[in-house]
Amino acid sequence: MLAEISINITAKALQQTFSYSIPAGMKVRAGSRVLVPFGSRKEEGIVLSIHEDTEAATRTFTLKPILAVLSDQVGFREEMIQTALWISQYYLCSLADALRLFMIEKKGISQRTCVEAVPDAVALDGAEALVLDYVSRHSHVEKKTLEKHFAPDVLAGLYSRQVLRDYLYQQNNVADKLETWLSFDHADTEGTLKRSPRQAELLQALAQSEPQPVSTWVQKGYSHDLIRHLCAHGFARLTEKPSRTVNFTHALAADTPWQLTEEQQAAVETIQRDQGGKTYLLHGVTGSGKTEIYMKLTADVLARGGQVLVLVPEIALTGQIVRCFVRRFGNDAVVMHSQLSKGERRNNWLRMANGESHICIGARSAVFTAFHNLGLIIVDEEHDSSYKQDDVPRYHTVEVARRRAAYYGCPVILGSATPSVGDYYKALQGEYVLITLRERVLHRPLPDVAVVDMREELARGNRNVLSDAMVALLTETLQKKQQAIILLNRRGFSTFVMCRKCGYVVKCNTCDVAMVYHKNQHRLRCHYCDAEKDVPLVCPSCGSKYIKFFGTGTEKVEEQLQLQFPQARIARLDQDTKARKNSGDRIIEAFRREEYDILLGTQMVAKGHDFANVSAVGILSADSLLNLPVYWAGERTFQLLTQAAGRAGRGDIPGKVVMQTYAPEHYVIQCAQKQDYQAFYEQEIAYRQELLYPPFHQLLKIVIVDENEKTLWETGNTLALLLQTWKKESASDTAIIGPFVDIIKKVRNKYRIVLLVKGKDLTEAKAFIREHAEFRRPGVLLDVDSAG
DNA sequence: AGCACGCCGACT
DNA sequence: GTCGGCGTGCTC
Repeated sequence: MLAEISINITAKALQQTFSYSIPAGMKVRAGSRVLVPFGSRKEEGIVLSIHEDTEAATRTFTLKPILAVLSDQVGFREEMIQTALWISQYYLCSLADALRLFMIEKKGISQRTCVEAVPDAVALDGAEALVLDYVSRHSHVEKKTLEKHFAPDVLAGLYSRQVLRDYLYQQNNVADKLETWLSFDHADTEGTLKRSPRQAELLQALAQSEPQPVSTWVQKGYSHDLIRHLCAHGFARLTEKPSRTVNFTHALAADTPWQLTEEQQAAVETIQRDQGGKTYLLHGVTGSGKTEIYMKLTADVLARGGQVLVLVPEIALTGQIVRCFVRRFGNDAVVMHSQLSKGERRNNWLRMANGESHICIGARSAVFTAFHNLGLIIVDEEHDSSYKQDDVPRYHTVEVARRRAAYYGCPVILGSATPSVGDYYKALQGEYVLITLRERVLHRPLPDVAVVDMREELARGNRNVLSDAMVALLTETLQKKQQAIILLNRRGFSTFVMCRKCGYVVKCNTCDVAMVYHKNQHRLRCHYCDAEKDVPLVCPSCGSKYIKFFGTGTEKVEEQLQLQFPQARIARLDQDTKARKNSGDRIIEAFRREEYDILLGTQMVAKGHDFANVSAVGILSADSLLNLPVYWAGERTFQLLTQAAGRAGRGDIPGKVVMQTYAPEHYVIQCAQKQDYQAFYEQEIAYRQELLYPPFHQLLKIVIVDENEKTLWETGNTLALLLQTWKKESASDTAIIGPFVDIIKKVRNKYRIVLLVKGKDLTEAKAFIREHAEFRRPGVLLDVDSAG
């Protein structure tokens, strides 16, 4: 039998699988992670399938055997291999890249240069003897560690006399963790242990209990030596077993399920009747109780012994939904978050793979967990942009989830107050089942949203970032001892530095973007490559001293607020404070405990959190995203505004929102003001249809990056020509647009151009791209279903 | 991706 | 002579 193997190396050029023979007696199955000889080296391979050798007669190469199986516990199920194959086809990435998504370690082996002593090595002096002693007492001594411990001249002497030599060691990163168990064999009928009372006592205890790991007996005070003696007599036996996993998640104080409303009950029943695994789009305004529906259905699946995957946006991992699930199902759930160590992640992965835990909660990457018996996938806030991975492979979590659910025949629930336009369209077309929740729990009213036209504000002479209405709302909120959230989509203090005399704008040295002034460190920073610069005192271009700060970021607003409301306690949450204070959780939690009055920040303040005492939300620049030259600008803005407004009035107090904008007549702003998804959707879908944007046409974005502007355009034109020729020959109605300069011309010293492929069905275009090596050149990035 | 192989220029 | 620059092509 032969094994068809994908080599786990991230080479774009290597789009091929390899056959290996399976040595007799080696336990290899489809999905195994194995060590194979590959050219002159050894690499990790993933067994895709096992098949008869039918081509022995015509083979032009000699088969090599698999060297070893790296792990019995960690590997791939058939379903995972099929999903990885689909990902590599659909998203135009290498199979190895797709397979790696399912791995916690990414590489099953790491190569390291180690040192060994030749047999019968002789040391010339004491220093050499120390080295040889060290090498003989440790296994696989790395060359680097040896160089750290010993003098270079001593080592050089040993090398030159060929007493020490290098070898390449493949360290197994996925080796099965084993544990030694102690079990009873037979009783001491002849009184051998008369003079060993402790051994007799242990044997007695063993006879009366189920087998247990040695470690538990050691904890009870029996030494390793004692246990070894008992086994030496043959009364007990030691056996190696795979290590047990532990559950890190513990249920908090139990809570009782809510009584479902009629509407919620109907939604639950619709999904309970699912046959064959459909996708359900659960559209419910904020506060309509989607979480209760998730939990009811989860409880159903658990009762049947199935598993549930709950996906939440990155930012919401410490949020309300996760807390609700842990409170109700804690000891049966694992939470996959970014703070976990590799070991904890592996532990949780194994618990799901073996069916020891039944709920997995996590962000985007949790969609690649192994399952035992998957019964339901829930994707909360399904519209969230963090579900689309923005580096290779650029998969979309919802698509992967649907793919995996299809193998298990289980339903997928996509929940959102502001569904993505594409998904809502699919629901209306009947591809998904649409379930709408119209009521808010306890009939809490939607917040009252006021739109402020900043042009009028300016005409009245208010040049402040905060409109009069915003100041009034904040004053009122602070007076009532309630809390406010303020959203501004720009961090830093000023967004650019410009010379008033000649118009020169300070740009990053390696990127084509204006640098942002950060007042805290009094430095200019590039938000694309994090480069820093001093603030120039005079204009670097014309020497004038009229070089000033323009634009407003969160830092400046923080300062303004503090000036205007000196008594208010203000917290700022953006990427800068998030990194500095060891993740934003602490800020969020402090705000929840009402240690702050105002929470000011970028879009991360708008998502997922539920604060009972927040009655006011201020949106400082509602149209900042709207002007981006991308088809989804309107959708993203509507979602952000609606989500932000939804933060107001979650408790018993009614919410008030002030939205500042320069485009109050824009349909996105108007619909967001009325919290009217339906009206927004109708306008947005009409616009998409007219301009043939998704979901009517698919979009494939090819980004080309190169340090050299000339070769960059050469590559771009070559690829465009290839596609144009293909289009002509295949008579496809696919549009090839570009190449044109990217929104940002240069990032980290690399110029960027874009080539767009747009068409009703890109299956054939993608097949063409897959077959041509030109599209696999370094610097060519393929983004399928691009969100940019 | 790595690594061997190979074909040219510089130099103990 | 031969050491080493990196272009090319192969890996079951």
